[in-house]
Amino acid sequence: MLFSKMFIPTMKEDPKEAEVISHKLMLRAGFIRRLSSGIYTWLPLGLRSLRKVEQIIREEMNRKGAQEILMPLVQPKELWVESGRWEKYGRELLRIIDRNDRDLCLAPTHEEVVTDLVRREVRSYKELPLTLYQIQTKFRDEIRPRFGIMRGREFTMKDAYSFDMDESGAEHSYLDMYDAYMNIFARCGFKFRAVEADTGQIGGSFSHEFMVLADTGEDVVISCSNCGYAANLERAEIGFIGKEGMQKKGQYKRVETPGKKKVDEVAAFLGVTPATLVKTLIYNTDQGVIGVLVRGDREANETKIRSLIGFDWLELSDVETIEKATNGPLGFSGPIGLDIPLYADNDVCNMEDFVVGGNERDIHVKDVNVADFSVKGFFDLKIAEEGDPCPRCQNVLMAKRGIEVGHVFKLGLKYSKAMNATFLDKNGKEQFMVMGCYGIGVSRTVAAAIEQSHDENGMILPFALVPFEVDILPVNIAHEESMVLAKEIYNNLLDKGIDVVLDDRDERPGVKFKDCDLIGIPIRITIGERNLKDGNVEIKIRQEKESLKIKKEEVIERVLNYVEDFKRM
RNA sequence: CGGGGCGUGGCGCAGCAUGGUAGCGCGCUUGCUUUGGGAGCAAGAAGCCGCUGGUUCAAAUCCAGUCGCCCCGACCA
Repeated sequence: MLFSKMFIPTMKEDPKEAEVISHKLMLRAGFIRRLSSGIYTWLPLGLRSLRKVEQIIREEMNRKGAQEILMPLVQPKELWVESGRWEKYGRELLRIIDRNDRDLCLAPTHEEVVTDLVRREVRSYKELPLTLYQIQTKFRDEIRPRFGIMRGREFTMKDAYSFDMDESGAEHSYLDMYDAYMNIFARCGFKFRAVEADTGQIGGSFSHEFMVLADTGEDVVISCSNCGYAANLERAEIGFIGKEGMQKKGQYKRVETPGKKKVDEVAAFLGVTPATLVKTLIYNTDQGVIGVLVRGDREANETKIRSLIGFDWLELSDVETIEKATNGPLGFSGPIGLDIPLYADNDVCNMEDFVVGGNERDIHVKDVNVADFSVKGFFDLKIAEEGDPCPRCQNVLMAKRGIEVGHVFKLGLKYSKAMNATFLDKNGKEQFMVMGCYGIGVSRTVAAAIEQSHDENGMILPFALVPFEVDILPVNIAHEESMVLAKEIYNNLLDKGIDVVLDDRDERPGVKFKDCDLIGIPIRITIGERNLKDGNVEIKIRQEKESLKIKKEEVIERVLNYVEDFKRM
């Protein structure tokens, strides 16, 4: 391509609308333009990157035997009523009405349509397993679109759905997709982790999120450097070694703590550290009011409480409930003498002579020990932090920020039951299909790549995703010899199948250098009058500081070598 | 939806407390000079000051409403 003929509107200054780096750079480098909140047009450069991601995905999905289809964006209400999601999905589902007053919606996902398709067409176990996928536009009327492409309302997603005749088949399909995802993100050149994710109501261990590691990520990934354990923060377990028999009892003393409610206030007032306190959190749950005990310097993890103890829902209690349950005001709750079920975090089991609330205004109790009250048991109930022990190997856990670009999930019978997707097994017996769904945020993947890799001059996209691999930059297009050579190299590289752009614009060299860096073209060939006198051109790699002067005859070979190196990384 | 902020040539902003001529930088057009890291000189084009209503002799500026966008929280690829 000739740069002068391409639509690449770059910007020197940061646009006001952008906050995060990927958003700024995508606007500045001419990858995207905003049409409306959370809705973007992809310009030629951005689209080239997007297509590269799509292509990698297609290849890896096809390799696993998944088959590409394309389902409608506009869908009838009836299917969504059938799955129960017309009601449940909430405002995020954009509903529209056609000229005949029929209710429709813009698809945020395609479980309904794909399940409907398969239940109509697949009757026999002989046609299973089946995995279908598509790369398509989704619309989710997000509460708050932000960060440009990262959380748009309209976005490109690859979604795949597997249908199996039984659990073990479904697990096999799941592992295939997991494997495909590992390949896809590795090929994209990411530093990433597959982490165990919360499975919500469905339960089980069959949900993984694929997180691109980046300091600006919205999610936190907890991982072990030793054994490979990795989990989303909301699910991350913590290793624990309990001490033996703490038998102290009855030595506690009530102390006045006037007006001190918060852990820090109480600790400071009593001259101890927050870690010597145990806080008592009162929750409303579907099984009544409960108390959760957590060491003063740590936070309770509601997701873990929910799943470990088996509540359908829980939320922190309001003031009235606390007063009724503890006979004391907010801020002074404690386990001693409470007759609601108490669940303690593991930490508490190892603590000695700690401080708790007195269930009475301005009173706390110190020198308390575990034997002074009774709990349902000790569990892993707190939010993991860097430095905590790994649940698998007791090594130290690390916390990193990540961007979720993919999610694999075993659905089980959820949709096949709701929508009656059945087949006849070998014995002629009707069975529900066992399903799985697997998503990749394709457009987000491009943004994540930039977020993970950039510098003060612009993008440094992974080689597999770059819009162009080589930029040929003649310093002065009026210099005939430069241009002749530039075109020769250009045509030569094109013939070799390299994505090459020739910056033939009549601009000052500085402008062309800056644009090349901003877009992050990995290999730059600079052709200048001075070097050319000695038969030399210059070659520079985007992420390296120094450039290399080489004989013009060697350019093609050098470029091809670099490309090979990049592809191997 | 709750909280905060912003709408002025294509982009980034000033002007607004105290109403009266719409301004700066970048970009754009033309010419000349320049040609290794966002050039210099000269001449130009381009704005319904988000929109609607009000106050006033007079509104970018004051008042009311409205629309849009961005940021912080609850949701998610």
